[in-house]
Order: sequence, then structure tokens, then C-alpha cells
Amino acid sequence: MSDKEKINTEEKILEAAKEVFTEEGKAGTKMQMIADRAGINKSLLHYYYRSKDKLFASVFKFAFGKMASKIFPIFENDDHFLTQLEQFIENYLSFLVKNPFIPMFILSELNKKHNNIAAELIINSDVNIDLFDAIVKKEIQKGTIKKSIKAKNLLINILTLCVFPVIAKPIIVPVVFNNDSDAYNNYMKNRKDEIIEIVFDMIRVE
Amino acid sequence: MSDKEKINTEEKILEAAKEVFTEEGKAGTKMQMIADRAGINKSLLHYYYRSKDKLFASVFKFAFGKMASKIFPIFENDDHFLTQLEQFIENYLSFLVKNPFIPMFILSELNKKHNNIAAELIINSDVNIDLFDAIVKKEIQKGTIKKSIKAKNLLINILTLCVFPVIAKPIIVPVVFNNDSDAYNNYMKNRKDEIIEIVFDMIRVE
DNA sequence: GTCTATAAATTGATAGAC
DNA sequence: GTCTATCAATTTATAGAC
Repeated sequence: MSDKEKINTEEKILEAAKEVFTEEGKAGTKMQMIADRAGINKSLLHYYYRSKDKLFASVFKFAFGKMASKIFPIFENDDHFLTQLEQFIENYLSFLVKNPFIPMFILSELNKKHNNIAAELIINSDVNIDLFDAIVKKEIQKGTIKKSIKAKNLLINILTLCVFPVIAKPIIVPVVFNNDSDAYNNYMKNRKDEIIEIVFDMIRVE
Repeated sequence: MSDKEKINTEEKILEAAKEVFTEEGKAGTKMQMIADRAGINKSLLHYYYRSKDKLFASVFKFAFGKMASKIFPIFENDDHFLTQLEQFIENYLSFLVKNPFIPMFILSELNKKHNNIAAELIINSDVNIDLFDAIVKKEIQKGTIKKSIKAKNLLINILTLCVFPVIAKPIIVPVVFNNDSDAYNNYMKNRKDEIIEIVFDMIRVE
């Protein structure tokens, strides 16, 4: 059999594994579910990925990498800081709405005591906030944002405001919007402008 | 054997189940773990709670109830709205820091497609935001807060700012604070004042 | 590479002695 | 009420035919 088809099967497995793991979590995922979703035999999962742990590691690594890639390179262009901020929030929110299970999956697995695999992958990643730190410092010197702003706090607040309404959807829809999904969707449609207003108020020079 | 000891065993099981379920999730929890944590025989779990599903339902109900009880009655006194807001944020944050796994547990289980038990318990609960809605409306009429404030959005934003830094701790500590736990703890110590400043800025009449 | 068959271990749940 | 023993089902993983 050709190399091309080998790649296809391996890819099919990984795609199916991404779906099932992110939807059901590591412990809730069974190898049979992944095989069914990929439309192949269960044995092939082991042929390509050896064990459930190794397949999970691949999926978690991908999910965290995708999340990080959406967050960290966004301030690498030369636009005005406020423009960058606005672009980031729009871009990140749209990513989250399209991939609502990824942040929940990452946070949930990291909070489990019996999942060292996930925690170690984070520690061994080279993700950091040095770039964002430097940009904020520069903007403060330029006088475009409030002097008391701390980069770490600002970043956490921005991510907070974007992520939470997505992962809390199953509780917001019934409790806040009386099971009216359209009301929630409409709320999320306006969320970008709301976040931008809040964040701009945070950093505005007084 | 006396009624008193019966209650003690049943309680011991429930306490152990709360710990294990919230830490490891439903699928990640094994009945043996709960028995070990409670210091009793595995069979007793079934004697008192019939099945894993029923025990999970008890724990989820408790967790959601505890969370709701911390959120919703706080605006039922006659204090000034801003004072109530400040008290709520302080109270809720301190609850979250003491019970960091409860919000993650609730959100994680609700986001799983194969967990109808959790979703149904939410739908059948009578939690709603009518009271908070009414209070915000009244404050707008009194002119103490901005006219354009929407109660639903305000509530989501407040909860967002409180909950996220707690559930995202395992990612904030390594990525934002370079594995410096003390820096994170210090950040959380100042979090109350930071949230209050943000929220007051949101609702301030211009 | 892909399948069937099956091993080996785990786990939820029950029976029955005390 | 609490324990030991055990069942039955599930699930990860491997062996071996094609």
C-alpha cells in the first residue's frame, strides 16, 4: 500500500481523536469511539499511535499549540496598539466560537491530578508572554496607555473575557437566557464590541 | 447498628465522592477511589447510593447548589448597590479560592455530550436571574449606574472575572508567572480590588 | 496496512456470610 | 451495616492471518 494512503489513515485517526478527546475528555474517551469516528478498525489506532496515552498526548499538544498560536503571534506586526488589540479580540473570539471545546478540553485536563501528560507538555512548551510584556512597556513609555497597567493582568483579563462565555455556554443558555439559544448567539455576536469597550476603558490614559 | 453510625458512613461516602468527582471528573472517577478516600469497603457505595450515576448526581447537585447559593442570594439585603457588589465579589472570590475545583467540575461535566445527568439537573433547577435583573433596573432608574447597562451582561462579566483566573491556574502559573506560585498567589490576593475597579468603571454614570 | 480473534486488566455491580 | 468473593461487562492492548 502506498505512502499516501498510510498518511491518510494516520491523519484520519488524529482528526477523529481530536474530536472525541476534546468533546469527552481523556477519561471519557474510549478507543472504540475514535475508531468508529474515523471509520477504521480499532487495532489501527495502536498500530499508528501505540497507546491511548500517546494518542492523547498528540491531541493535547495539537490543541494547546493551536490555542497558543492564536494568542501569541498576534502582536507581532507594526499596527497601532489599539488596532492590534481590536484585531486580536475579534480573531480570538471567532476562533473560540468555531472551536468551543478546545479551551474547555485544555483547562479540564490540566486541572486533573492524574494527568501528568498534559501538565508536562505545558511545562516543556516554550510559550511565554515576554513579547506582550515588552509591547505593553513600550506603549506605556509612549504614553498611549495608562501607566499603572500590568501586562500580565491585562492579558489575563482579555483572555478571560473572551474564553469564559464560550466554555460557560451550557450554563449561560439555561440560567441567564432561559434556554433561548438565539438570545445567547445574539449576545455572542455583540461580545466583541463589549470586550473592546471594557478593555479600552481599562487602559485609557486618564 | 445505630442510626447515628449509618448517617456517618453515608456522609463519609458523600464527602469522599465530592472530593474525587470534582478533582477527576465523572469518567475519571472510579468507585474504588471513593471507597479508599472514605476508608470503607467498595460495596458500601452501592449499598447507600445504588450506582455510580446516582452518586454522581448527588455530588453534581450539591456542587451546583453550592455555587448557586454563593451567587444568587447576595443581593437580597438593603445595602447600597455598590456595597453589595463589592461584598459579592469578595465573598465569591474567597469561595472560589477555597473550592477551586467546583467551577471547573460543573463546567466540564456540562460540556460533555454524554452527560445528560448534569444537564438535566440544571434545567430542573429553579435558578434564574430575575432578582438581579430587577435590582439593576431599579438602580438605573435611581440613576446610580449607567443607563446602557444590561443586567445579564454585567452578571456574566462579574462571574467571568472571578472564575477564570481560578480555573485557569494550571496554565497561568507556568505561562504567565514562569512557574512562580507565589507570584500567582499574590496576583489573586489583589484580584478583588482589580475586579472591583473594572466593574465600577463598567457601570459608572458618565 | 488492515482485519479478526483474543488476551489481560479494570471496573461497576451483586450475592451471600457475618 | 459491613465485609469477602465473584460475576459480567468494558476496555486497552496484542497476536496472527491475509
